Amino acid sequence: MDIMFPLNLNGREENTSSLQDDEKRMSLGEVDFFSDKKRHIAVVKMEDSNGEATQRELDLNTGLQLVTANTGSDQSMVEDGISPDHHVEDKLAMNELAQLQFELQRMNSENQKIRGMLTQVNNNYNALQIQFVALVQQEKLAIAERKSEEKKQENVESMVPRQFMDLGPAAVNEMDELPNSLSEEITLSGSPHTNMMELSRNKRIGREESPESDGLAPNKVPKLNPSKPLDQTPEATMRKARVSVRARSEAPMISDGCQWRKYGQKMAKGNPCPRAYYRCTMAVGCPVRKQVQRCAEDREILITSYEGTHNHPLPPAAMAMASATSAAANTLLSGSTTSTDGLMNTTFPARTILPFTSNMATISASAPFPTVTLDLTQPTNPLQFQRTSPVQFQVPLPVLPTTSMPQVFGSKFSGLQMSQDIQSALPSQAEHHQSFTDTLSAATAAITADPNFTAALAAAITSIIGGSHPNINDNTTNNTSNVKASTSNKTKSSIH
DNA sequence: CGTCTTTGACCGGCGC
DNA sequence: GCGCCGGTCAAAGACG
Repeated sequence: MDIMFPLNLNGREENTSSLQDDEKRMSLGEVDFFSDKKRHIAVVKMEDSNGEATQRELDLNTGLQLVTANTGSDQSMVEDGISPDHHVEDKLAMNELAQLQFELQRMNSENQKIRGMLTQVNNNYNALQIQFVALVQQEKLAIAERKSEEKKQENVESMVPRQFMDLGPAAVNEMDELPNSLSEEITLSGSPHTNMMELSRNKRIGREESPESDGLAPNKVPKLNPSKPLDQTPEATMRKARVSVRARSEAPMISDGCQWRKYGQKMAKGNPCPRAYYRCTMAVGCPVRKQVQRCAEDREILITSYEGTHNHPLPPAAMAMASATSAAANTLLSGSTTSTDGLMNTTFPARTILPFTSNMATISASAPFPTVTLDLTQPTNPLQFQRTSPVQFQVPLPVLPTTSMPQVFGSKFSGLQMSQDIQSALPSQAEHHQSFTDTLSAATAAITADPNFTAALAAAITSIIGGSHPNINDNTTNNTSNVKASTSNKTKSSIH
């Protein structure tokens, strides 16, 4: 997949200035240690999404003339110690030395700048790839939706709307009230890599819930109350949906626009790389957590999992990241509407209808809660299919029209605490085609704003059918100031 | 001095 | 009941 991304490495500018410097030095009769113009061409080794290393020659001045061994110029400085005019020579040498040191410093700083730029470019690339995947899939979904509609009409007699996994009648009934009653992993990936969530058989309950976040994150999983009747499917209600992003990154963490504070690190079983735990510190009591871990099989792959609901507006960068789940949302949404045979089926007819999405979506029976994984390390090749793991199954992927998305995120997501950014980005039914990208971002941001979107989407189906209009709540809890996370920590109730 | 990271302790669920 | 494991807490240290 070739994605043109706005690389702004300022390479040309740097190169130009460097050339000018070279000319200056030449005119001053200085020893030119950096005259080799060829070295201004940096060979940037990049790995594309399918893991193949490609080398691209970028005509940019990295300033990384790393050959520090004695060059001819160096020798000229060192070896001509015997000179009739020692003072002049010494002076020249000192000047050159100072010049060298200056150059060295300049290059060091440039080096760091370039590194930062590369990291940023990498992140931008990832974000764009996310959006691209989302856009492409949206189109595919729109096309396939008609076919699935036809199919639905054919089977309408025998179809009984069910949720993603057959949790029993009680669980199905709970879907309206308990949006966490799902227990599978949806993987938007053809990657064979092991998902981080599969490594972490998460059995936690929401004991970290802070008092102020209780009201802000109604989607948070309720704590397991011992007195709670068993017929409320405790294991299902304990589960949280997550959004997981796999991306190749040298950086220890993908910059997603939010501010995070590390609060823990653990060695996870089956992975030599530690798993880091972060919480969002963009607003007081923001319950959103994320886990960052490198893939055990490919350490260049960074797996970032998000969990929880932001109680503050998302910055643009975070919106881009939020787009990661739009495709998954569609997948889940559609799966909830037409899946009739239960998700444990290994194959579904819809897959033949929608090969693209099918290739990207899998269900893991091993995951204790729904996890949407966007794999940016694999090509989004519709013809390529890989199973993610032996325990994962294909998902049916009938779809809803993309036009339904704005409604989806406005009608039944009262608990989403949608930010004003999102709200403003949500178009009306009449103008939702105006800015498809904005809509998509907003919609997906809403999804990631509520990782329990699986059920929320399921609930949204009802609203779509009912044709209700978005009811967007104003977010009065916005607080984008940097807050001390420990404050929110202290407010956490120590519920046991 | 305030903020953030590190890291061992602790908690709770689950499997045996 | 016990041990394992994932996740979180919180004290101590690092850092600017």
